[in-house]
Amino acid sequence: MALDHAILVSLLEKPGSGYELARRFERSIGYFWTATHQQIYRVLGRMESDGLLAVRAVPQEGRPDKKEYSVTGSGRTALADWLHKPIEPESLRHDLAVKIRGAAFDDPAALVREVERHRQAHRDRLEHYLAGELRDFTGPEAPAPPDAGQELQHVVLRGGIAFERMTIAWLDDVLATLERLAATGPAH
Amino acid sequence: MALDHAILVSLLEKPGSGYELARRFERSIGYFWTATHQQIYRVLGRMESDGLLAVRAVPQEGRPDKKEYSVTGSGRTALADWLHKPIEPESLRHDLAVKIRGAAFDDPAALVREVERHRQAHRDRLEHYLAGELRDFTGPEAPAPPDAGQELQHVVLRGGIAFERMTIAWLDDVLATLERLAATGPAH
DNA sequence: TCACGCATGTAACAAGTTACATGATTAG
DNA sequence: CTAATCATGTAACTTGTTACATGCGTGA
Repeated sequence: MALDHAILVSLLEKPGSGYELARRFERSIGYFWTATHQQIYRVLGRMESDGLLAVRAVPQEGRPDKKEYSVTGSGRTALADWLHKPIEPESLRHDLAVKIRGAAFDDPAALVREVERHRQAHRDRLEHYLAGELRDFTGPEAPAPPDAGQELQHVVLRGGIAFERMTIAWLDDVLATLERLAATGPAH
Repeated sequence: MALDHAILVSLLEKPGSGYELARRFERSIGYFWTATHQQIYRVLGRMESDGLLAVRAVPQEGRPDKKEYSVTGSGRTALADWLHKPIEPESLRHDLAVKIRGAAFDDPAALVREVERHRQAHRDRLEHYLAGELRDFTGPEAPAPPDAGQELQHVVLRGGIAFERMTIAWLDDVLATLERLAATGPAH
């Protein structure tokens, strides 16, 4: 359901092809929603046949044509309808937490490397977000004054940054806990 | 995939029926994984026919029998295999963030109530988690000293608490941003 | 009597993942 | 020549959601 709306928002921000959308879902929009190109093409096709999107073939030099999608009036209405309808607050869904609780029935120490790997991945993502924030919002190249769209994109990015910082701190807590368990009560 | 493993962990912590599992997925396990009873019954059936779980009919007074599931040796092995295999770090998937970016194409002020509602839901969840922490881990009723399983459950709960606190702080940031936009540049 | 909690499920559908498949251009 | 990037898709499968369906006991 929300993939449709994420696509509408992204195409309102800037029209583009399925391929371009897939790449946006690896960065900006991907801060809070992920989707693969297979999923995107499928949904684009459906939304176009439902009249929410319009397509335009854009010829390119030396490259295959791309289909540039843009939002129709009816697409804009569909987005507005959704925006005015309340949604359920999110819950976490965290595989690693399942592993951590599962470690009680295995060797907790064996999980240290996995947790460290995740910590590093979140560190990398944080760096990436901070670089994007500097580039687009807080650096000298950033547009001043920002418009409403940019303010809103920025506050969403700050959410991503806060999430990564929180996760890194929590993983430090997890590592400390695992080390404490290894020191005081080694598994069988 | 991970629902299977979450069920294995939960049944290792304590055997139980599909109904009981569904309720655990609304509390403890639900801190980091959600599932409805329909999903759980379907997966329990599959796991049992795969030999990962064993069933035992438990007659009850005045109530329909319940099927108590427990983990078999082969289920334990399946869990251990998964624990030793690396998994991908999670990404956020946040509908509300889609709405916030979408507000640029609608009225940002109209989103204030929705964000406040989410903030309240996260406040409630935080209170609930903190009460659980006091009851099970830090209060006078808590077992001392805790065993490895309890330490691990506690660190996962601390993750849930950190997530809720971070989310509440971020939603405050979102509200401040929305109010700033309403004050300085009202949407047409 | 009516709602709620306990207890179990089926069916239909929507969403997400993984594997397969093609074909051009460009940079090394 | 090889790998990467651009560009688009199909097919099969697994997960997750929503709606429907049943039936007993207990407390208001």
